Amino acid sequence: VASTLFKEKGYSAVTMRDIAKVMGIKAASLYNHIKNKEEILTFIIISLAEEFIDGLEKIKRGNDDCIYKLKQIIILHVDISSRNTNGMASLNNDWMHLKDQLNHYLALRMEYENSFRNIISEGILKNEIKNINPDIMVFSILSTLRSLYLWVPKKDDMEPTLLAANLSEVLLKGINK
Amino acid sequence: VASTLFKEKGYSAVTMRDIAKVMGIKAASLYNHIKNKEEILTFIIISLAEEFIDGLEKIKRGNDDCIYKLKQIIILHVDISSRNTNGMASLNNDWMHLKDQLNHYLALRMEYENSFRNIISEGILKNEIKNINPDIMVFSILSTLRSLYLWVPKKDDMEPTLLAANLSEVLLKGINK
DNA sequence: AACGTAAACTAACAATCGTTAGTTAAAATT
DNA sequence: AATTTTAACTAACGATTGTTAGTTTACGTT
Repeated sequence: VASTLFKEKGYSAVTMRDIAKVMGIKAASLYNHIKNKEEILTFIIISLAEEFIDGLEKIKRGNDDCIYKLKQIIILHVDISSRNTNGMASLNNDWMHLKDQLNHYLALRMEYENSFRNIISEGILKNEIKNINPDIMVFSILSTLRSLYLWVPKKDDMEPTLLAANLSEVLLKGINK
Repeated sequence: VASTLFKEKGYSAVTMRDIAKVMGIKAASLYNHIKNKEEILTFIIISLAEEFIDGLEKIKRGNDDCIYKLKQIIILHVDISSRNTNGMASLNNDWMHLKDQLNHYLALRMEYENSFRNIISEGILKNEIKNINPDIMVFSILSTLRSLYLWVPKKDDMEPTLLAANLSEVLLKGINK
């Protein structure tokens, strides 16, 4: 319930009373289950961040070429985003309201982006990928993948497998005929 | 000042006292200049949204091929985002907190996305663009362009012209060699 | 020099915020 | 059947929220 409301209005605009009302209980009752509001946000964000880290770790270990690794990353994002459209909103937009775990989150994010960039850079060295500033390619692809949570719910008739395939085509080979 | 803080913490988490403190005045003094908090957000968002609409309108009127129009759209986003990195955060993340002008904003956004999709669809018909679901291409490109506000400040040494050129290459022709 | 206005100030308001304390009813365990 | 635990409740707290009222200060215009 919390992640649904966080997606609609953002963490700061959602009150404990809002969450409780949707659940059909009083706000005070929430504290039988959680320590405080921040704990809800922390759980949503950190568990998703770790899911991404774990997924990327497996992809890195594989002995595949870089283009194939990127395709697997795209599948990873489509998969996690499809199963967590609400939580992904907090991961993208509300991480700055973390307190205890803010540094942990920032470390995970930096680790993820560095691994992503390394795959691109390796692809350039191996002549699989164009020799353009890797930061631009990381930014471009990751921006699209990070926005999936907004888009997947509007296309829930589209199979995740097909979406990932189409996205791979567009992101890796472009739209120009 | 407001848009800077809105970018850092989001509209809801920024108080009138926060804004006033950075300005070196008291919160009550703000009301000599503005009607209320919402008016600040409305101004930031609507003026930016209209700048995008106007820019796209000019591009549509041109008698160019679709690929060239898309390149102009990329330049438009790089330009506006570079000059308004703070305001773009509100446009992307805080529009749901509009009240009076919420419907106006939603209408502008739908108009923009429809025009964007029409350019893509026309490109498919003219055989300039691959025959893939246009929604996916619109989503993919627009997601990257909408995230520029996060990325441009980190690369303020990079010239907007060069950034737009590199982005065009990546978004239109892909990264695969 | 007198006046009018723009823009700051202090003080306070009603509403709402996250959260705690203490209590009660139901459910699970002994 | 007795007891412990889980999870709801009411009531309230201190802090903070956006905003208003009334006042003071500085400055440009007459």
